[in-house]
Amino acid sequence: MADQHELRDKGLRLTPQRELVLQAVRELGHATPEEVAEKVRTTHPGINLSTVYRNLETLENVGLVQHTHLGHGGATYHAAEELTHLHLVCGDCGSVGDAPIDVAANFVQNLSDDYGFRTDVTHFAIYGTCAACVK
Amino acid sequence: MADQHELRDKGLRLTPQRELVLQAVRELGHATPEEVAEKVRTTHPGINLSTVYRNLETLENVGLVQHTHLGHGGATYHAAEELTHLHLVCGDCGSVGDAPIDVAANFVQNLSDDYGFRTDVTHFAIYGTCAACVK
DNA sequence: TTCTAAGAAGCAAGTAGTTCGCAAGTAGCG
DNA sequence: CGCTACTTGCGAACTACTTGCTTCTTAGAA
Repeated sequence: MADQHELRDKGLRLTPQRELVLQAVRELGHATPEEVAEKVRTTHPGINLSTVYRNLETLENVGLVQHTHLGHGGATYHAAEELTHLHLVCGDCGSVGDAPIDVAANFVQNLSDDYGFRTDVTHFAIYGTCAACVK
Repeated sequence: MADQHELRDKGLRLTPQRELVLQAVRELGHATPEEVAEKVRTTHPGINLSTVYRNLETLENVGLVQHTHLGHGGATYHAAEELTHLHLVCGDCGSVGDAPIDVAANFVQNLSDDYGFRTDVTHFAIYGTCAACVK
């Protein structure tokens, strides 16, 4: 796996913790820092929570992961390459659905045309009521 | 002012604190619980933070105020009657701009048509880069 | 007007999530 | 191999809320 190059190329040191954090984010799809820590502990029990936080921040700075706000307090992290969908959070049942970015394309365009605002639709969840709960 | 009726009509008791919290939210436009508390303290110094939180929650339950997530941790409260715009948060400069709900109309329609998802666009901020920072 | 029960306020302690400071450890360059 | 800067671990500090409990107040009834 090219993780070594990936991290080194970004000017980061290659530490087991850092590799494991990145790997955990990729395997989990989306996860809170604590979920990442838990995952990492399966292979590296001693890892500290603050190490996880610091690495998530570092990895975010170099663009390998990104975080999204799903509400309920905690941020959720994703591998950058998976950030091709937005999140539909249901206020009733709390489920998180996905939708391709395309559905927001003309919304983004509107904001750009009318306000010069360049939107990152994936950063915040879209809140509402899911199909199941609407019934 | 008809605050008395407003609150009583919803089945709520009319307490000075409650009135002041509602008034503060209205005057501030959008504000965090702490900003509300600060505002209320200008006329009612002894008010407790937990009272503010409980009242915001109560007022939200009866539909007089609503909260929005602008990121950075804290929720922001609005008077319900002002919730006709969405929030454009700039990740660079941190400014919060407004845009009428209309710009999201067809986005909301898309989600409804394709996913049966009923969207509340005002609940989460829209994240991106504002016109000034794009330059 | 006075009584009283449900509700609300105040206070203090508790919790979750995240950050910080510092000493010890280690990757990577020469 | 050895040095230096970057990292880690760990505990304490912080921020943003939440909860439990006691006291006080509102609003309807007597």
